[in-house]
Amino acid sequence: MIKNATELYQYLEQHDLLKEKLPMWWPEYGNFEVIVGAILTQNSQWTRVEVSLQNLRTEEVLSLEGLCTISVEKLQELITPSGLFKSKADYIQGLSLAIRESFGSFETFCSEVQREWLLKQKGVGPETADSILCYACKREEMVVDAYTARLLRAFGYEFDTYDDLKEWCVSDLCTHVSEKSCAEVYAFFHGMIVEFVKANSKGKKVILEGIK
DNA sequence: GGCCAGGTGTAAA
DNA sequence: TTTACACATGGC
Repeated sequence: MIKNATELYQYLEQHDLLKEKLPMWWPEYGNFEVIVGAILTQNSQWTRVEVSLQNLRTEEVLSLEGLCTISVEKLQELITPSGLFKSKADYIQGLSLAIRESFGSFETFCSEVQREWLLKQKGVGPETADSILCYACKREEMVVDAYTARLLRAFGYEFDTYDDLKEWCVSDLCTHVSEKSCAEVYAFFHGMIVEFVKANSKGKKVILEGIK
């Protein structure tokens, strides 16, 4: 039985889930592109997000300045493959403009932004905010999601809110896993959870072997 | 053909 | 304060 986040981390670590995805699970770790990907992936599959990101790259607008100045109609067209494109186009451009307005550059944004600021931006909820902080800004911020909830449900845990789930995942982890920085531990942990659940699911059920 | 995907905003009860 | 629904595409 898994008693805490450290045990879950160590259990997942045995599976070498991310060895094909180093140095870090999220593509373009530490890059501005992560912000765009974090919004595009909302209720969408990552393979679809990659198509949209490639469209943006081809048009040379996958940058803070590019996304501030592109027409919203053109932006919608380029991100159509990821679904929910009207909302997401507004979110992406709105957030880009807000970053430019409040911080001036992606680098300043990364070093100064607070979670509360992100949560005030339209289209940025707790998961998107944490994804940006963790994978774009390399902060010590754990991301939890539907996969995390499903995995822990398979181990018998239920949580009412995003923050409750996150608190369980964070509580004891950083002090017990020391070969990486805390920021990397959180980033790695979330990545392992997603890859494990993807690889061990039948429908919405997570299949556990050798442990329960 | 229906369900689902690395959620969030909005409007009713 | 909680619940229900819309947003939209493509894979399975």
